[in-house]
Amino acid sequence: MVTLAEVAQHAGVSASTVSYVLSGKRSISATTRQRVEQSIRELGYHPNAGARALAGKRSNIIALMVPLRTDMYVPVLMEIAIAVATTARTHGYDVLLLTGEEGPDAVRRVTGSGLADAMILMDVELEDERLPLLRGGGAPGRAKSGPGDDQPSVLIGLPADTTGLTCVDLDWSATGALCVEHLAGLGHRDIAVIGEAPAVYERHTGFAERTLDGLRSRARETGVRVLHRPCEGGYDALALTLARIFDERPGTTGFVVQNESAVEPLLALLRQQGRAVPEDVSVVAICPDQVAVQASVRLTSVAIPAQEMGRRAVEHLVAKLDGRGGDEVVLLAPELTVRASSGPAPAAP
Amino acid sequence: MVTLAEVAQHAGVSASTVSYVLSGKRSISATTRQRVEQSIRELGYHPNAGARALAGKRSNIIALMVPLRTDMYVPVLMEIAIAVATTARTHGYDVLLLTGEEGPDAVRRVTGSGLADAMILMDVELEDERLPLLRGGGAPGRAKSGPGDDQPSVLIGLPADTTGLTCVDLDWSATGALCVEHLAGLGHRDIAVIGEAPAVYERHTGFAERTLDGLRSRARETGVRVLHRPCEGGYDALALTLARIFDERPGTTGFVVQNESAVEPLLALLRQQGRAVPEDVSVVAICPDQVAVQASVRLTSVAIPAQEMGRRAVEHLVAKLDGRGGDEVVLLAPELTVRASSGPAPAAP
DNA sequence: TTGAAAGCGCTAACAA
DNA sequence: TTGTTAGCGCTTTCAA
Repeated sequence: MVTLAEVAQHAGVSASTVSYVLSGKRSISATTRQRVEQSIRELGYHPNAGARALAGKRSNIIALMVPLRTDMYVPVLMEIAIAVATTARTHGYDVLLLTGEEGPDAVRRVTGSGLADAMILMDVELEDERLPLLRGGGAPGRAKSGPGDDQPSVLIGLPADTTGLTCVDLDWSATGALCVEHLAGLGHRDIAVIGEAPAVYERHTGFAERTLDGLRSRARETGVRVLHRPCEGGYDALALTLARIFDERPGTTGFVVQNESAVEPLLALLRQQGRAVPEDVSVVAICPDQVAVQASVRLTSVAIPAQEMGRRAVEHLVAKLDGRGGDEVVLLAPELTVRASSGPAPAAP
Repeated sequence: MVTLAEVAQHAGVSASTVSYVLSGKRSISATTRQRVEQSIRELGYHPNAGARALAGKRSNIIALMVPLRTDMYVPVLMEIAIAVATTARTHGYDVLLLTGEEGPDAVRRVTGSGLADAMILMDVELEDERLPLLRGGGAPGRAKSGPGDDQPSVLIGLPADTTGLTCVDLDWSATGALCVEHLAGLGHRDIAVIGEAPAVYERHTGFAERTLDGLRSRARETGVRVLHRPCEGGYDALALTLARIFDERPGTTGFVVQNESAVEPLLALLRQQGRAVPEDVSVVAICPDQVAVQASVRLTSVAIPAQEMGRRAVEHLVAKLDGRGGDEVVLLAPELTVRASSGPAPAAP
């Protein structure tokens, strides 16, 4: 293994000079810098991560906690994770992958050991046990144990109380509103919402409820009726749900789907029932663009900006670590893309 | 931050005693051990990762390289990654998430900096540029730079030349054979294989070709005809592929699908054409169980054992790090589960 | 613009 | 069974 001392000797300078060439924390004459860089290349030197962390008090590692079982669609999780990893690298950080399994202990372990300088949590629940450990000094009624004791962190998703936390998420409420707006604008008056599995709502995962809120309040404003039905994925579950919807509201002409595994079954069943999309019914999905594009009917959809979420999370975290920027809730504006699954409401019979 | 020295003082012992209590590398009297453990708990001590890595020459971190763009189905990747992370934790290791983006440089960086003790590579290509850096001493024509210089590693997937490498993978060839065997056993004589996108084959990613080999050789043995067609995912592409298949081999009664995004389109199109599954045609999929179960027809399938692959990879790596076990190719035996999509071939007209 | 030297917190000889 | 101590490789004062 090549050490800094060896590089220094090879270049005929002191160790500190090599260190400063690497960190850029003091000015170095062009000639020494070149000699040092030359030696680094020749010897194939890589600074030792442990020694760096020990002496520099920063590991240059960001911990990313991904949930084991989740309400999110797996490809979205993966895309976020990858965006986190690549963005982190552009800022000189590596990413440590933690699973939700360890729970709050993982937070303590990572914080206490200095393994990571900061952490990103995905799929936070409304009342998450890990949050007390992460809240900044702003939270009332909590004594800070000391400066530097709390781990800078960013959540992807919104808990119930965001005091003293930084969060990045899609603006789900605006997303819901946008879907209704689109359908209402096309003249639809009876809209059905096919949602996530009931368990998702019961667990009070924020995004599902927020979407619904947005959906309903815009529905009120536009004078549209909304019928919401949670739904497990798959054909059988959807067949039942769909039957109940048309039973209760035969005049339904618009669908909003927020459940990737219900998308294809919905299209298939509508087809089977002889309801043409978008002539008879319109469908708007809340899903990654890839799903919208690959469906049997190209779907009008609001995209889930996975990459953007990962990127923004890292950027906020890096800003915190650099002493810039503090707690903040970042809501990404939803964007609706019109494709082939939505059109004017059919004239009333 | 609590240090080992503080714990030692609090417990009234020396630093080394605390260290040995933690590592268990020498015998400690029950009473001192208890006092130390008590102090550790009271003070909330966590050993500093950097210092440990520096002094102990091991970071207790395993690097996991996941591909950016991949031929694998994303949920499978994710499942493997999570299995790697959880298994690693049970062995006292954390996982560093690297993306394929950096390529061989990431290997050098991690090796050189001592950031990780070992690495796991997913989705290796047949001729992968990272492999030369990972091959053990066994490879002829390559001088080892020195002992301990090569990173212990495990690949998930098989490259063309496995000399000096440890690999874990599903036995794709046996998987292909198993599919044919099942269909042949049911009396099918004309089988079509709907494969991955052409790009996958062109890139010579091992698994696709191996599956085909297994498929074909067993077909020869059982006197079955096999027609292979690569296929992009989605409805349009599949519609074309399917038309060409029935055009060329009107008597086709069995399908093997190795492409998650072709599964549902295939079922929909067959239905649309009035071909009943499994009465008129049988379908066997190579996909995760979840996909097989959630499809509109519960699919007879060979599972992709994602968790098992992740777990085994870590276990082999840990064995290597502990000086046990060397290079080895581990092929997991495929298992076929019969569900509702396969049945006896229809009597010839 | 550069060098010398004191740690960072831990592990592992070496001693007792 | 326990303590003492010399580093591990780097960062960062302090001095020149």
